[in-house]
Amino acid sequence: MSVRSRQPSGPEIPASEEEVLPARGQRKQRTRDALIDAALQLMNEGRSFNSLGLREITRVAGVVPTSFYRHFRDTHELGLVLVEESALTLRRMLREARRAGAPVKDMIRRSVQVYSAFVLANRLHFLFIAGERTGGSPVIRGAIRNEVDQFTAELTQDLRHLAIFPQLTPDSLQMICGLVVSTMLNGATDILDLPPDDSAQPLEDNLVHQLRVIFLGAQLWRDEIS
Amino acid sequence: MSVRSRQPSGPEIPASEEEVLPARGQRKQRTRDALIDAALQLMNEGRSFNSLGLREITRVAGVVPTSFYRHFRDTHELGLVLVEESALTLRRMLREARRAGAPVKDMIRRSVQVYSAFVLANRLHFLFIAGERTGGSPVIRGAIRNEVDQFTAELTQDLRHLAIFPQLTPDSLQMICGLVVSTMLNGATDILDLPPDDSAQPLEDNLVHQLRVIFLGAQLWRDEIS
DNA sequence: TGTACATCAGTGAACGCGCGTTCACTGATGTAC
DNA sequence: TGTACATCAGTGAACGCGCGTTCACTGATGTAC
Repeated sequence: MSVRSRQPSGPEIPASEEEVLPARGQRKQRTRDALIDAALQLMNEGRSFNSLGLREITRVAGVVPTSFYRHFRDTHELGLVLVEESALTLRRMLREARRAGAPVKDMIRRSVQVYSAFVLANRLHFLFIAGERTGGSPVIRGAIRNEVDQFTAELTQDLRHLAIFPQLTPDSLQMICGLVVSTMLNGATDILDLPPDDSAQPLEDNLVHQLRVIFLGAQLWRDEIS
Repeated sequence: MSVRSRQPSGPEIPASEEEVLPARGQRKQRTRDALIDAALQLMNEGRSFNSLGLREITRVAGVVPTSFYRHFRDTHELGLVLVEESALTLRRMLREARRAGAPVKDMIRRSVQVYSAFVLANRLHFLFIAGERTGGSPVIRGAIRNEVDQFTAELTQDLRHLAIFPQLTPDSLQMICGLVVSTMLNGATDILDLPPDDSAQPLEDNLVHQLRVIFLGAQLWRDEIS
């Protein structure tokens, strides 16, 4: 379930994915995961990453404060790891969407449904990205921006290969994908802010409509009018 | 220059706007302003509001920590005042845009230019809104969301009266205005993140293009396809 | 107008607390022979 | 296989520090008479 069950590159023949690390390494990894999860957990309670304390994180993780330093130089470094990890989730989403293929008919609605489910299933990572994308410390914000830009570039490539907007120049397609991505991230924020028992349906509908407007506009776009 | 030079409602005949308050009230107001400015100033250095300390704010404001309590119950309350104040700036922008009239030709480009200048001239308020809109504490985030929703509703009214999209239902127009507003707030974040000497021109161009795509799509939008 | 009193914005000392970080340690796990 | 040593994740005490908040105060400003 966690992206963190992956093993570091090494010369061993990977066995059951739990046996790959020596016992000590395994337990270290588990503590490290506990620290990362503790930070995400605290953010899930409405806190911003910036405001988390080292002692607070270790307390939730169930280890002694000094133990933190065996894994990260400081909380800032943990933040950058969270960026990487969340970016992996983004890329995973794109990969799955790619695998699902492109039934052009009703593509937007299907994509939004998949997206909404993905956001909810990976709540903590999206909470982190959506929350720190604008509010976090400059360095973390910059790191997130890089990842989102990369994500946008990948989406642009995908859309180019699908040839849905054959008349668009690469630059225009990129501009439009930027609009799509920021609209979807905005939608993620809204979905995550929902009270637990509310249906996401109205928000999904709204997101579908907004994306349809964008795609309608993109079909009409001609670069000479820019 | 500051929105805070306004006076409280009272029975007095307003004089030069500085004479309205008795001397003591004037000085209290000035300290209050200094506290608010100190918080904004600290955020301008890359901090998120959440992470600001009471003592830190009073230090920058040049008063003793305990003085803070003469003006706000806690930093949280100051945050809500900042929301109000920033919302006033948003409304002021809309009012000025309205006053400037609507030369339909090249309306988007002109609006973006005005907007960009407004963002830079009110850097601190936009920094606050853009940064805390997603990253802040739940209460402040909710307050900002309310103000932005209200702003969107006003923009919707304006666009309805301009009758640019006569075929759109009120709901559809609102949906599109939501898209426009979130795109513009995203643009504000980008503009504010620019290194001091960079030109905002490329970002303005990008924003113009994105809004054109949206408006193109809005012109094609028919509600039966929703 | 002058005087005596009330108001209250800002002061400064003091408090208890949790913070991040250091350090020497322990003891289970890993390695060499 | 067995033994002796090395590694190192996690521990626990200790530190100095800045935090938010309380309290009694001061002295300029405002008000009543």
